[in-house]
Amino acid sequence: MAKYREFKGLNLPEIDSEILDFWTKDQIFEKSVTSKPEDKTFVFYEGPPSANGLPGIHHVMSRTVKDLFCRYHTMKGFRVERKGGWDTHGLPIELSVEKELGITKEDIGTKISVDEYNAKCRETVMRYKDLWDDITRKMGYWVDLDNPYITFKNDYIESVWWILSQLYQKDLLYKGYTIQPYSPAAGTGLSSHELNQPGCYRDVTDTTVVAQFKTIKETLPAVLQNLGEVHILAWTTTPWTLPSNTALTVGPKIDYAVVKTFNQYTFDAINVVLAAALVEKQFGGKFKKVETEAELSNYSVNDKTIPYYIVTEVKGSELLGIRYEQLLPYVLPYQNPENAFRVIGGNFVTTEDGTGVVHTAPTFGADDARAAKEAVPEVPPMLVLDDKGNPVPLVDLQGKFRQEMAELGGKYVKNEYYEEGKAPERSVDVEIAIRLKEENKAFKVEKYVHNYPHCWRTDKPILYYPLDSWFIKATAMKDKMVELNKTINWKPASTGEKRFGNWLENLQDWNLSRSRYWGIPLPIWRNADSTEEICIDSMATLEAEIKKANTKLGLHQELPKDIHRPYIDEVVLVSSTGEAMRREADLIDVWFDSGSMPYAQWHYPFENKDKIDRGQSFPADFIAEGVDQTRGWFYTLHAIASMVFGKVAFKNVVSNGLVLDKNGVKMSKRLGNVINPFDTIKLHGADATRWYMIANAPPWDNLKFDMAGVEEVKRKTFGTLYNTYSFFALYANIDGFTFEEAEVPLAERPEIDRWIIALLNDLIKQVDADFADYEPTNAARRIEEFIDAHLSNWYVRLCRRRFWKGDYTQDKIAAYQTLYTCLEAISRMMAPIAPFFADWLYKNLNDTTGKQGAVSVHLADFPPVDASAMDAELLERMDYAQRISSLILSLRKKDNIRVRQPLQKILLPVLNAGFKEQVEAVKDLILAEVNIKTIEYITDTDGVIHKKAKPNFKTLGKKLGKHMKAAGEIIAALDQKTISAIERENAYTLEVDSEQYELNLEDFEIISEDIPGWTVATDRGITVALDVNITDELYNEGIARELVNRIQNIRKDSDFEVTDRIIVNVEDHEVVRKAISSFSDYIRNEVLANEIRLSDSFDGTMTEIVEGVEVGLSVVKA
RNA sequence: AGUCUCGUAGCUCAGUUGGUUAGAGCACUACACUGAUAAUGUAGGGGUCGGCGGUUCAAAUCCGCCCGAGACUACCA
Repeated sequence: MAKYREFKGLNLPEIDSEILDFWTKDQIFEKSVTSKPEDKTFVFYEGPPSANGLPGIHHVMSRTVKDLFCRYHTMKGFRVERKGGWDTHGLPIELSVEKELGITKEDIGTKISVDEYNAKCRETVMRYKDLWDDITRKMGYWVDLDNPYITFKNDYIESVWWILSQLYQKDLLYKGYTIQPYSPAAGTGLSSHELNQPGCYRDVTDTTVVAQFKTIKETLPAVLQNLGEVHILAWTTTPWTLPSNTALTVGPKIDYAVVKTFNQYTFDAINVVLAAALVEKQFGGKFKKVETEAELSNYSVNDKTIPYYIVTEVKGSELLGIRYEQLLPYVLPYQNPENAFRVIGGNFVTTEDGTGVVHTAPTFGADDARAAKEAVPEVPPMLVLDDKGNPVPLVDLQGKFRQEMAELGGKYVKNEYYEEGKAPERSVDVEIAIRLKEENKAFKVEKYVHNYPHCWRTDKPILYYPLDSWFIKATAMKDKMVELNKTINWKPASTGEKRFGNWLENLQDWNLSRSRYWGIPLPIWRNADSTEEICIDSMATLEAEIKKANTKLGLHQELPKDIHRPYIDEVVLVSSTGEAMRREADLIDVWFDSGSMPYAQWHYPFENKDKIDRGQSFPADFIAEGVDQTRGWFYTLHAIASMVFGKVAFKNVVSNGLVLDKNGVKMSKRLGNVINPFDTIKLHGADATRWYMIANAPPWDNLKFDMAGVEEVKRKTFGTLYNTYSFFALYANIDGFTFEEAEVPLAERPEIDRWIIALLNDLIKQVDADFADYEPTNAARRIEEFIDAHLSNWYVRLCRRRFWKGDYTQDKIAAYQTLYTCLEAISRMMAPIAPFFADWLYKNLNDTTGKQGAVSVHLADFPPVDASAMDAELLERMDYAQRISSLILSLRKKDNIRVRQPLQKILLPVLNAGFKEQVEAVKDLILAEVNIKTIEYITDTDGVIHKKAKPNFKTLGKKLGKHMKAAGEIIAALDQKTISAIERENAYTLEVDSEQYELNLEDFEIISEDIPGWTVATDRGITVALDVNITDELYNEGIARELVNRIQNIRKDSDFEVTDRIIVNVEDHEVVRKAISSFSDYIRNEVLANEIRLSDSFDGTMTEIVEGVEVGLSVVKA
């Protein structure tokens, strides 16, 4: 006969490896996909990790989230393909290669060739693939590791090119300037990643200037017309950018003051405009405020203080459109100079420091460039044409002023850029400051300490500099993206609505260019003067273009085998006029790689067209990654899908939080607080780790990872469930229960069976809804609660004797069936979160009974809800039973009466109709659980209940408003008669503060907290009183129970089989003699004794029965 | 600096559309229970619900400001 497996103890890691072998051998993962219908798919995208770094515990977190919803939907009958993937390009890989080889970017092309460098990157990028594959298997993450997409493969790149070409054709790709951090000393742009290296931001002392911009009178608003010359003040920490000034930006809502005073360098009378809030700050030191304009005329040049007078105030919005004379008129912008030198608005302007007016040089400031661009008409940046006719800023790539700058031409804009000892005494900042002072254009010149970024390689200050870049015109598609985002189900919702929504609202064009080596090359070729360009959309097109160029230019080029740099750079194409076209040297942003994965993973549109066009694999039903991907992968997926296909890329997205250490500190190697996922899983098992992560906090909250929590999960949830199974297996094996019998109809099973089955179905329904709603934490917590509080500590505890007592009757079969059903349903419900243990439990049950067709829980269906088994009243009365029992135990404790001592009765006040019937139905359970003989119900007609009325704040609050407080006191003081009357008539007239209110029963909560003369206990409307009188008979029965307990302990200690019959020898004693004579049958029955012998002679160990009574007791096998 | 998230017992977390005395588990103490138990029950200690102000009869809950932790974006005159 088939037996259930029995174990010595719970060993989760052992279960992991056993089940892992089973999955591999029987190809369970493959079957879980292929056994589902092809036309019912649940589409999942794997966000590709980089195998260049080691897997950490946070990867276990995000992958648990991914895995569990995929498993859940598999069990709901969907086909869930999970193609793995690897992110292989990008700066971190380049940096790690450079570190390893001990080189810098400057060495590329000299010490090492580009192809050697790229070969090294390609080699490095998969360095930890084996470790990743290992953790993937060990944590139970089901993903196809055999056919992953890899972003450096030609096929993948070809798809990316195709997507880019689609954007190109939609006119969403353009080349333009952007202001980027740039290191003139190193001759390279810097990424924000590089800028965030420690030590890059340093305090430096710079010469700062508050410059006076002279306005053109005709353009001033009326209030400023009759003052004479008016200057606007603007502050800068980089005076070298002043020649490039083309606008002044004010805050439209900011108040500006017009101040009459004298220039401290030229002593000229001036009118200046600055933010009202900053007047005192700017007019500190030698300035002194005066209250009348007349006082100004007293000023003479030799005075120690300079008077100033506030003439009036205007809003920033009134200043818009004012024109001013160019401050340092070396050159004019080559484009639309008539639109330069005017006041524009910007919401980034603050009154924290400076003058509340921002000197705007669009060529050297990102904010400046944006404000200038958004102004209508657009403010031109200060660009001039070089000798080739290309627009360039006034500072060249070495960081020197161009020759157009006359006396400043050829000088570095920062003294730090000169070679050691070559720097001039006066920096250009100082030279400019002096000139402005002389020309009545400087209001104030000061040294100022501020934080400024430095290049991490050259240690010199960086410039913000306009660099050529390719952009995707994402702003053109903003509305579409916003609209589509509203259809996406974000978990948590706030990430989608707020964080992602705000990001879309403030969308900038996507800067695609990266001046690097290891990445997807931009597939755009241009002729020398950029009048013609081509965007390649496939290998076939490239090959055709190569052939065309070969013919026209007489070359012998071939399609490169590897389309990375440097090979792709060597390809020369030909323009319509027969000119050579060369590739734009940039690579594309790696984020574009990963955002293209829905299509590129299938080599779309060159293969697998249906996957996208017919929606078999697009859009995704579900994706999940860390919340840090909001502006990363989530955005790039969304942007590309919106722009190229006009669709969302994903319908549901879970963004999980970070995994911190147990103190809430970010894990880092430096702090040594990193949790090693391999060690954790090896020690505690994958399931305990997964369960802990899911149950402890919702995935989107940060998780403070505490190993003690994993241990608790192991002990409490898995330990309890294991014990419940062990208990089942032990007795089912004895009785030979293999679920061969027909199911006992629910109606014929006892109350408690119907209860646990009703509760189980309730649980299934809720857990199913939780999973469907992407709320795994609720699901896990419900399952835990069921296993521990209900199944183990109520059902099994109360039913124990049904399993080991008596013959193999229908009641016993019902008990086995009920427990089996619960265990099996739990295994299926928990399978998404705890895939190993669930399968182990499922197989232990199903391999013996063969009830289910599926050999693995992961091939089985999620348990269906049996609506006919659900019963709200039943759940309510069992809740009563649990609470009443708990109250009785509490009363026993108060009087120090052991549970083994039977008591006669409890009193239970009946307050509402139906309560008595409900309790009657579970009466036997209560009485057995707390060892009481009877329940006596009392009603208020008995006159022993003391009722109390409490206000129902919810209903009364609305009616009474501010009289609530007074009413509460009145209601609490209502007497018995009045309360009875309210109950009888369902009406009461309350008079409070001389106002009358008609109330009904609903407005009160009537409870009975007291039964005069009895000790009572109360819990949420239920009150219990306990009769603590112990009669002789009750006493004897108590002794009998004590004897049973001692004998059972001896059996257990002697390692008797649970079925062994015994003979008991008890030393004679008055107390035990009485008990045995009255309860002999009971005792023998309980302990499986053929005989109980009382003898005067001492026999066996001395055993205390009750306090003060000690007798000799021995037990032998019959 | 901006945007967003979080802040409840020593620790991890619940806390419904605002409603009476803010809960659970872990840990600690005592007692009890156990023929499944690394389990469980009962009782106890432990809270200015981050702070201040506001709305309201009533605020952990709604609003404003501030403090702290974290993430992302940016780094600016």
